[in-house]
Amino acid sequence: MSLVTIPRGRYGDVVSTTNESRERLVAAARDLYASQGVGATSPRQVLAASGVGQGSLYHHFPAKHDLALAAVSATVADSLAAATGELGGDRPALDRLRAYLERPRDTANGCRIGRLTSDQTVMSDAELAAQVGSYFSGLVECLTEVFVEAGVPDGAASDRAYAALAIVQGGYVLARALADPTAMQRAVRGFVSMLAPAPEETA
Amino acid sequence: MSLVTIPRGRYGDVVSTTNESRERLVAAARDLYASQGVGATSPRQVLAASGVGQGSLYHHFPAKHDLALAAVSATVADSLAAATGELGGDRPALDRLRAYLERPRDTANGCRIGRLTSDQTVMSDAELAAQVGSYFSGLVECLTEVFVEAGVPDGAASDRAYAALAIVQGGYVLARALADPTAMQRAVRGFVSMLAPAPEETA
DNA sequence: GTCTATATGGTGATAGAC
DNA sequence: GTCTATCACCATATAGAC
Repeated sequence: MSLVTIPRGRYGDVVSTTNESRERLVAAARDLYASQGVGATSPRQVLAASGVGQGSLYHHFPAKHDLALAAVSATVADSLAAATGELGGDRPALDRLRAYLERPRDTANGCRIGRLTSDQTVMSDAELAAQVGSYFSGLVECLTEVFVEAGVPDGAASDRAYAALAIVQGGYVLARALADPTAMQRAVRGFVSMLAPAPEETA
Repeated sequence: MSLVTIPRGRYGDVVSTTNESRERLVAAARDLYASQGVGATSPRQVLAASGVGQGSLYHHFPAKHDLALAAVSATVADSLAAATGELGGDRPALDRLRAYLERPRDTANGCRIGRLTSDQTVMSDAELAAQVGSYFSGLVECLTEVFVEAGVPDGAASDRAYAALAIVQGGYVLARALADPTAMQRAVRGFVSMLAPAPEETA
């Protein structure tokens, strides 16, 4: 976060136009979006959090839409890469699935991407809505593959992928609504317990 | 929606102070909240939709919080009553559960109450957040009872109740994100197919 | 590319007549 | 109880100097 002045090239050409301001604006926006959503985040807040001036914001991002698209796209790309990485690999498919579902999640603010489905500013913008959609369609595809690998017939595998995703997204909603982080764990446990033929039904 | 003037009592006393303005404000707010959330709904919109004047709004509801509390409380009460009614009854517990899960839902705007968990204005207000919480804790209680009736051991019944609720809430998120109403049905189908020992696994 | 004004219009609320 | 008029403030930019 240090404010180093960027050295320019010898002949005046911009050598590594790091666009520090731009990156800091996007980083600040991503954080604020995660905790407040897009619509509730004002340019002022982004400016204050990033420490850059007003002119810089409107230089890099002509309108709020442009900043939002940059920030949301980056978050979608990161999250999707992390999830698909986690769901791929060499271990048995059901192990990977369980690991994904049971991974600890910060439920304090809900899913960074899932919560955007309730954000008017996002859903009424075709490009932003498409980003949100691409995240979930990517996950559906990946999870369907996992269920197929686990031996579930093709038709049912897709349904179970939707169900698994819904468990996580619904888990966020319940945890937030009940102000109880364990709600996510309970939902996941309830689902996972139905996956296997149950060794012994907790008699 | 007709604008009938209310007849007053013979002696000037207000007979059935229907508070038409108040009721119309709450009804308009409920509709707008359902489609845009609370934070994104302005007094102007409520006034325009209800047809009453600005003074009336601030007479009945000194601040935005008061209108929101009235509207959200009413929606929570209605939805909870409908759901518990649906989940109670004489049919076999699993039938009632399936009927609840498979009931057609309007996914266009997400869950009227669940979506409020992403609404900054709601979640940062203790009273509003408590309303949202009471809806879900009521449903958890009701669904747990259903699973117990269905023969699931006490400990596991609670987890499955959370899972069932998560399926519905997550189904709304997926349907919105993917702009595909069938996403909810797929998630529910995936979950329901795991409830029974599966007569024949769609071979 | 970055900054400091400045502008427009809506939000949330108040004042005071009827 | 209901209305119209008005207000201070902030969101979302734009202008133009440096």
